[in-house]
Amino acid sequence: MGTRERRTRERAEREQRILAVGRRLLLERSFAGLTMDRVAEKIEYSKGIVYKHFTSKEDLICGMTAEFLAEILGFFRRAAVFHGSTRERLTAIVVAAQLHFKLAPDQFEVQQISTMDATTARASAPRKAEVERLTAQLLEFFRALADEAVRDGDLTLSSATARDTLVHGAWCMLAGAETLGRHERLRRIFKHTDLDAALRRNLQAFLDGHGWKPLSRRHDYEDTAQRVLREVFPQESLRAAETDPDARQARHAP
Amino acid sequence: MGTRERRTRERAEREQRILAVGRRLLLERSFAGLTMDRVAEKIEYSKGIVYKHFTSKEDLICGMTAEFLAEILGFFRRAAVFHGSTRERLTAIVVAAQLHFKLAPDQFEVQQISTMDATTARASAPRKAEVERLTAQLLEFFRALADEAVRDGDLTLSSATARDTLVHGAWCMLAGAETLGRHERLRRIFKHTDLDAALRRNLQAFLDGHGWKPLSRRHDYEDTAQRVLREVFPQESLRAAETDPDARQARHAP
DNA sequence: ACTTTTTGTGACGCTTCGTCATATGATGCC
DNA sequence: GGCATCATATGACGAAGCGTCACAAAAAGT
Repeated sequence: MGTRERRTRERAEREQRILAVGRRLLLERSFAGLTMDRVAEKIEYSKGIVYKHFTSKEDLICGMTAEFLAEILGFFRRAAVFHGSTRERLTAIVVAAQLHFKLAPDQFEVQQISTMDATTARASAPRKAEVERLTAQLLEFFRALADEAVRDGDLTLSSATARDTLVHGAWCMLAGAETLGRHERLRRIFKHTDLDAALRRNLQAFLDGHGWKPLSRRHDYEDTAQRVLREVFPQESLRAAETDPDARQARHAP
Repeated sequence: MGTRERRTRERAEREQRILAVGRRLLLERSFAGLTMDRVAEKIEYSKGIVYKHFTSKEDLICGMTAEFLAEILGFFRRAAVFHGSTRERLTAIVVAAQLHFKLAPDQFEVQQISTMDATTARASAPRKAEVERLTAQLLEFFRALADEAVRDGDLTLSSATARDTLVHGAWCMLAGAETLGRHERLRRIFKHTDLDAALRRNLQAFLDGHGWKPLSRRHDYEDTAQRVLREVFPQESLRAAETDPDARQARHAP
């Protein structure tokens, strides 16, 4: 009989609910407000059950991170089918990441917390492995595109490790801008700058510097970015625009 | 009589000791091991006194952040007197930041924690203001160099905001690489890459992309970086090399 | 109907934060 | 010196969260 399957399915569903509740708590009441007791209360089970799923609070955070990464991976997959040069497709991926960050504002804090060594240290091994696997998969998109660009002759690298140098740079810039660069303090200092547009512009400059063709003087990648939003993520980009009203504000001097 | 002055001086000294103890605890026992009771014990005062200096644990973290930023600022000031083009001086500043990160491994975690909104929210207003002031001062170095480059004709910007776009990009890349990019997980994924050299290389590519002259094809900025280490930070770079032995390992395939 | 296994509970011990009533000592005034 | 006043310092205490575990309830098996 299918009892066994039903059991595991119910278990998986409960795990999803825990993650969802955790996410909501984090968004509404911030890190300090996310407590295991509260999670237990919201899912209408006792605390012991929560601990059956996640061995510690850090493990839960880790689980939330994995969920986010999986979502981003989904966005990447959709962005990857965009037609165009390797560099256009790289742009599409970056736009996808940006979009996901905007749609999931809670991700900001989760990412922040989960990159702390102290957090990672207390998470369970399998969960940590999953996060690492997903991260590697995300980076694989960058690597594959770079390799393809080299094959096409659009990119020339000085040695085998230079590909990872490039990938690392792109990742740092993207992740750095979305986490550190989004912090309230920094935002105040850069209050006259549209940080989303800045990131895209800077990444293009970075790619130009590495000589990834066609260079941005030959192609309007901001146009590509807008096309990706319209063609690949029509609903999502609408939703993002609604959520974040000041993204609509023109930033020109009055 | 100088009683009053002695008092304030002793108070300031004690605050320094609290910060130093906090730093040591964080390094040795990581974030969870940093408790206010432990700090009190180590400075040989009661907990109430610690709370007279720092209104909360987060406030202490914030204070430690300010201390780090002040140190980096000192490094920047020293690096800024390096003779050369604006781009060489920018390189010098980046090298200074890299060096400081290497010399103060505890900074990694502090930075990480203090960029969380939850942390900032619980810190005292004056301390937060100081951190923001110092951050702005650090960024001012970048802005000033960019402005000077524009005046010299070494850099051409499309509009007034583009300068801050560039500065933001450089900052994200630097800070992103030193915090996110240093995480154990990422390091494993990029295990064959020298991340320090990668950051320097990527930043130069970024500057090339923005057309900051002289371009890296015209000048060996890795050489500039090494010169800065030798000429401006001779002792510090030696100390960094000792502390971090695997920085010496050549990363070429065997 | 009775045993075994799985699933679920929440009181409990422990740790930490941050406070506050109280103690201790310094300073000023007569 | 004796007394009042203020600053400085203490650590016991309440509150809150984490994670555990002995026990309870329910389900599966026989």
